[in-house]
Amino acid sequence: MAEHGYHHGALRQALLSAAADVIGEHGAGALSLRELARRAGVSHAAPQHHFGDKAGLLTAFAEEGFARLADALAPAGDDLLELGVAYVRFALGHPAHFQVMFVPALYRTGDPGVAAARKRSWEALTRGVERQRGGDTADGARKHDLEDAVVAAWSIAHGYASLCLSGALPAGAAGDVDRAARAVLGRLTGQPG
Amino acid sequence: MAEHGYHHGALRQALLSAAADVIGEHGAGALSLRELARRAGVSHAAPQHHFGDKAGLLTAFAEEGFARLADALAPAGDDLLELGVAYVRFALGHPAHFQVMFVPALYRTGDPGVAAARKRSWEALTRGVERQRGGDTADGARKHDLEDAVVAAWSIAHGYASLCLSGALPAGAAGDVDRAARAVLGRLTGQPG
DNA sequence: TGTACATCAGTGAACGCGCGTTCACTGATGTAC
DNA sequence: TGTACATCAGTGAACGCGCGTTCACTGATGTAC
Repeated sequence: MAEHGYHHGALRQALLSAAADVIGEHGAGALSLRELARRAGVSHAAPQHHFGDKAGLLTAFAEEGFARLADALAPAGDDLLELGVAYVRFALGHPAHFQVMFVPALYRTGDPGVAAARKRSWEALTRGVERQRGGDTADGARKHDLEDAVVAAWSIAHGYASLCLSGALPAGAAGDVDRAARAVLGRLTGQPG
Repeated sequence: MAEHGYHHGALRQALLSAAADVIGEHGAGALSLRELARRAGVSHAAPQHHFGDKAGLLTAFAEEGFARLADALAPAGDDLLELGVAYVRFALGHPAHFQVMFVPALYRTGDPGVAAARKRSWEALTRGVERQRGGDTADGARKHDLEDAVVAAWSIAHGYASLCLSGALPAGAAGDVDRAARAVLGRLTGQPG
């Protein structure tokens, strides 16, 4: 672990990490490649080498976000309430990623890596709803119904996370995130808060 | 209605309207006072006269958003499902406002006008939940419960709207917004989709 | 009806700044023989 | 073990640009008398 020779060694990851800091502090609009280079202690042209341009960096950042979200959802298995709680926990724990992931104007949403990671997340969510409803998806009408249920579950978790992050909620989830999230999400699944 | 003399006549409103266009097209990050001036056909220093600075403009923009949201919720009375549908309809109909309103970093959230308009919106939402639950708010535990219910309702409407706007949902609410919103929101209120 | 004056709304030139991007380059690393 | 060469990672100077903000200004409007 040489102390910063000519080669940084892990610049790509350092830049992504710096991006999380900057976006978390000042929002995605304030992000600049030069600032990231400064934080990584590297010349301002270095980021181009790894990401090509700004959109390239944010694309990699979004992909990282979706991948981490999928990882965060995995332990919840197919328990819908736990999936929701994990979703909220991810959003509050990775506000910068969460913020970028859902603003398509910021990055190349069609990027294969992004698409794959996003699909992984969606499938984790869907699995939970399917299990809760008995796994019956044969009938067309029920399938429609299933999709609505997935969207509803996703909506309430996504909305609660968004409102927390925007500071719109009076109390906020300052103290116990999991408990607060459970109380709200439980209204949808019918489980006790 | 003289055709643009030295005095524009309604520049303030024209700038806010241009802001809605720009933000809707390219996101809040792409907003610049100079671009707004250009669109309003006015010198680039003119916006300063009305808003002081960029944050001033966005503060006025957010206030306008909250005011319109409160207005949009009013006709729904205290029917929770209808409130949710109105909320979603507002978000999809005013994507730029909706986007700015919930990104505190963009404007002065403590501004009195903003605070008042935001309070009007919140109260409209709360009224619906109170009515649905019988208006009993005396008991402390129930009051807590009520707040959770308001947050849950707000979350699902907010989340569904956000996901629609971000293009994250497969089908999207392309066709019939109201019907799609009802199908999702109905899962929470227990009313038929 | 007319004149003087104050206020308001918008002008246009100028400033300094940080940005993204390009480019020829150089230091470091790895591989072939 | 040593040398030559290719590739990779980061440098630093330079470019042109759009931005926010300031400033003294001027045209238009309204009010007092």
